[in-house]
Amino acid sequence: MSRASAAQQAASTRERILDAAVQRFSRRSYEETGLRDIAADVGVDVAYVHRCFGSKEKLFAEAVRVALKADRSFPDDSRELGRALARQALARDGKHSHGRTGSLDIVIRSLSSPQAAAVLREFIVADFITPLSRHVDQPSLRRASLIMAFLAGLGILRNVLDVASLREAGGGELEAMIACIIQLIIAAPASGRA
Amino acid sequence: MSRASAAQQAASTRERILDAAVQRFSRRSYEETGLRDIAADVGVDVAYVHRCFGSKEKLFAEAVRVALKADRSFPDDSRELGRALARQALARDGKHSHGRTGSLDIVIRSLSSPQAAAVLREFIVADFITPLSRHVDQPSLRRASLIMAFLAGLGILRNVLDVASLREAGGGELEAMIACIIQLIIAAPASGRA
DNA sequence: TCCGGTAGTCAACCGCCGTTGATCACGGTC
DNA sequence: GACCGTGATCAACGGCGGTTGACTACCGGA
Repeated sequence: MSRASAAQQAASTRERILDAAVQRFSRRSYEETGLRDIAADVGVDVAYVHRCFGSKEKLFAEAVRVALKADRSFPDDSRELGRALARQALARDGKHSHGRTGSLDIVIRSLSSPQAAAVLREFIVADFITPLSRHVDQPSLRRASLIMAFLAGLGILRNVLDVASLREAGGGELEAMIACIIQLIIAAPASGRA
Repeated sequence: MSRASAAQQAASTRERILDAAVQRFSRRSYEETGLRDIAADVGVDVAYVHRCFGSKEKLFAEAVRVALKADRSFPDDSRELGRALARQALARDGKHSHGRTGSLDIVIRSLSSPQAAAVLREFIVADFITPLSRHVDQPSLRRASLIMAFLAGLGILRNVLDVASLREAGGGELEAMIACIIQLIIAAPASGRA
């Protein structure tokens, strides 16, 4: 194996491990997910997984980063923000059983672990709340955090608890309502006076 | 020890174990919480905890039931709903270190377990969303679910992820803002048009 | 043909945790 | 005082899971 192709091979395997990790961590909690499971998915020994990423925690951190890399573009016009975020939040229903999981699933599944929580906080604040805060009127971390809270709760009630009344019945009514609420949060008076 | 007082003693110990379990499960996930920890809190042997409740899983189930027993009352005037819910949502800061945890914490911590998720959905829908839906204008399960989603997400970002910008800085500004947003959700047009 | 480096494996370690069965301590009963 | 039911303990088992270090297989280069 040439030097180049060896490195290429290693990179490829590493990526496949990372993919498997994202899938696993998205469906089960941090503690429930074993390195042996991930290794088995790829057809590799456990030790190699560990060797590649240093520790389970580091693998998890990287998996979170990868999983959340996809969708994070906010429209320039803040009046469109609600609709864009609502669409992102609901965009995972069709292929729920056999396809990729939603990018927020991994966040939701791994809330339980304090180590995971720390990683998640850093990431959510740095890569979601902060950028988002620059797209709302009256730029405010708190306002962005409240929007994030709404989206996170939505994801949990829908994807984890599977609450019936939050299933989209078709016609986009739910999406429209969510979009509307986000716009309301964006515009809510900072003083709290309604 | 008389038969009666022996039984009384056993019941008391059992209750203390249950209390400790609620506290533990509220702060850490199901997997992270060890029977040994709970036993140590009460000053009892691990084996006795197991003996009392049959298994860790059964203890957890009972702990969830106990933790969620706290009765929830909503104000009659729907204009006060936002403020009341906001107060409940934030009402656990002062005694964060040594006091009781919020009743929803155990819900949040145990989201990862699929068995727990089913129990939780039943409870949340029956004991929170449905009653709440009767207190909003234009009674609607969906609207109540969206409020619940906001509160759940808020709990997670605050209590689990500990996002700084959602910490109350004093003066009740956060509470006021949350109350305001809930009122906005209550009044948000069903069509989604803003 | 031998060397060296690197992808990937193997086997074992170690600590944690739920679970189990034997056992103790003690107070009421006869 | 002997017996016994019961609250509570003790020590150990068995398995799981992350981690570790030695080892193999393979390939390009000298």
